[in-house]
Amino acid sequence: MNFWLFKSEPDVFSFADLKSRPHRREPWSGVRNYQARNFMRDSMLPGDLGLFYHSSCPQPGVAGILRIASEPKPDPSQFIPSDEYFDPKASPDRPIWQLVDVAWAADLPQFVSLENLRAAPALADMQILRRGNRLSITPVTPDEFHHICSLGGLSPKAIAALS
DNA sequence: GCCAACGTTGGC
DNA sequence: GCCAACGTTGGC
Repeated sequence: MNFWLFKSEPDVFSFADLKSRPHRREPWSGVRNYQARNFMRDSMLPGDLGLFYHSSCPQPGVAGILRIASEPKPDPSQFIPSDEYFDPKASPDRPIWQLVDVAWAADLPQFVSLENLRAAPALADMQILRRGNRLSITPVTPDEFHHICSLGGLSPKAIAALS
C-alpha cells in the first residue's frame, strides 16, 4: 500500500465537501501537472490512503483521511472547451490528464495544522514542507502517514484498521 | 497583496 | 536544446 498527500483549496473543495458527496466519493479532477499526473498514473492503486490537505486558506493543514477509490482514468474536464481545465492539446483519442476517484476514509479528531507539521521532527523531510513545493499530489512515507494520523488523534488501533 | 519559487512556454 | 519571460502557487 502507498500513501499520498492531496492538496486542495477548501474554498473550492474541502474535506467536508468530500464527506457530503454521494457515497462520500468524488473524482479528483483538475490536476494539470505532469509529476502529479505520473504519480496517479504509475504509482497509485485503489485502496491506497491519502492525507487531505487544505492549502491557500487561513488555516492550512491536514483535515482528514481519504482512500483511492478507482484506477486512474482520463479527466473529462480536459475535453470540455468551456471548462477552466480545458486543454486544447488533448483529445478523447489522446488524453493527456488523468484523475482518480477518492473517497472519505476517516475523520481526524484534531486538525493537524501546517504549524503542527513543521514542529514534528519526524516529518522534517516531507515534500510538502520543502520550500517552493507546488505539487498538488505528493507521496508520503508510511511513517509520515502514521505520524500525522497520530497527531490527528487517531489511536494506533484506528490507524491499523485503515490499512 | 506581496513575493519567492517553480513549471511551462516559445523564440532562437 | 537553451533560457528568458511569464503564469501560478501558496504561505505570510
